[in-house]
Amino acid sequence: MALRHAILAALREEEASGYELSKRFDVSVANFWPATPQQIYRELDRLEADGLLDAKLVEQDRRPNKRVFSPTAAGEEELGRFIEVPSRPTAIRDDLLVKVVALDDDNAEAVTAAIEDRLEQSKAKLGLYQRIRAAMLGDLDEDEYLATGQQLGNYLALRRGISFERDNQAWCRSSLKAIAGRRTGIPG
Amino acid sequence: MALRHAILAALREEEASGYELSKRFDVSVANFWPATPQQIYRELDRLEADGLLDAKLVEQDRRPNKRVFSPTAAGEEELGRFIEVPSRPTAIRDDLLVKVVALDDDNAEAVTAAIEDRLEQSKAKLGLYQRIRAAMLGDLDEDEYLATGQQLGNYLALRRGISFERDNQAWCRSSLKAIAGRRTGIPG
DNA sequence: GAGGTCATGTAACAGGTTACATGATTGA
DNA sequence: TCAATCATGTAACCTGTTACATGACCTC
Repeated sequence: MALRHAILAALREEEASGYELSKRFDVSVANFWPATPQQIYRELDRLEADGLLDAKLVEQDRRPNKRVFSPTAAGEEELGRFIEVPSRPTAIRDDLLVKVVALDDDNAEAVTAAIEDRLEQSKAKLGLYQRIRAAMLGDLDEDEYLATGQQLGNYLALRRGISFERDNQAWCRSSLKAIAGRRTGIPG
Repeated sequence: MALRHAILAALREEEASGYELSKRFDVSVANFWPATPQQIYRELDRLEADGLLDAKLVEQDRRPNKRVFSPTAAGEEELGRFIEVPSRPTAIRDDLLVKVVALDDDNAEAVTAAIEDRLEQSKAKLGLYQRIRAAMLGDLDEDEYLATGQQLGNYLALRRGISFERDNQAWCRSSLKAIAGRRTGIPG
C-alpha cells in the first residue's frame, strides 16, 4: 500500500491536482513507484475519504476546474508511521529476464533482439534522469548538493534510478557478448 | 502476464508439481519474477485449462499424491511467441525509496534505520545468490561457464540479481553517509 | 506430542491495467 | 480543421496478497 504514501510524500512537497500529480509521477516517482492516472485518481479519492488529504476546488478561466489536494495533519502522521514500519524487500518483475531464462538455440536471435531493445530503452531513461539531475543540481556540484541541496531525498532516489540504469546497460552488454560468443561457436 | 511464461520456462527445464515449482521460484525465479504458491497453483490450473501444460498424477507411497506438470507443444509455442513480443520496461516498486523521498529533519533517524535494514537484507540476498552461483559453476570459472555451461540463460539472470544487490548496497552506503553528513551539521 | 515438511486448495480482497468517455481550449 | 493538452472520471478485468483449511508423514 505504498502508493498512498508516495502520493502523500509528493503532495507534501507541493499540492497538486490528480492530473498534475500523474505528470509528476511520470517524470520522477515512476523511477521507484510507477502508477497510471487511473490508479492515482482512485487513490486520491480514498485518501480524501480517509481524511488524509484536503481537497479544494480551484476554478479556472479558460480551462476545466480542478481539485487540488494537500495532506492533512492526519496524512502527515500516516506518512510518519509508514516510515517506521519495516519495508518489504524490493520486488523486481522483469519480462526480459523471463525471456533470458528461456534462452535456447532456437530463440537466441529473438532473445538477443529483446536485450538490444532493452539497452536502447535504458539509454533513453538514463538520459532523462541525467537531465532531471542537471536541473536539480543547478550550479552546485554533487558534493555541494548532498551537503546543502533542498531535496536530498529526491536526489538520493534519483541516484538510485541512475545507477540502476547504468547497471542495466552493463548487464545487457555483457549478456549480448556471452550469447554472441555461443552463437559463433555453433555450426550453421 | 509473464507469470505464465516464467512457469512455462521453468517447467521446460524440468517438470514439477505446484509445490516443487513454488520452491524453485523461491530460490531462483524470485530474483526477477516473485510469486506466491497461491499464484502458482492458480496459474497452473489456467495453463492446463488452456492446453499449454500436461498434468499427470504421480502416486506416492508415504506422501500425498502430486500433480506433475510439463509444457505441451502449444505451451512451447506460446513461450516462443512471448519472446518475440517487445518487453515492457522493468517495473521497480520500492517502499524504501518512497520513504527516502519523504525524508525531512524529523524522520531522518527512521529513514536511516530503514536504509540500514535494507542493507542487511541485501547482504543476505547477495550471499544466497553467491551460493547458487557457486553451485552452478561447479569447477568451471566464469568465462568457461559463459562459453560452455548448460544453463546460460539462468546464469545470466542470476548475474543480474547479483549486480542489482551490489548496486543496492553501494547506494545504501552512500545514502547513509549523505544523511549522516546532514545530521551532524544540524544543531541539536 | 509438538513442530516441520509435503501437497493442494478455497475465499476474499487489494492493487494494477486497459479501454473508453467527455468536453473545452490551444496551437500548427 | 486536426491533433494535443487540460482535467476527470467509469467499468471491466487481471494480477497479487493474505488468511485459512486439510491431512498425512517425519523428526526430535
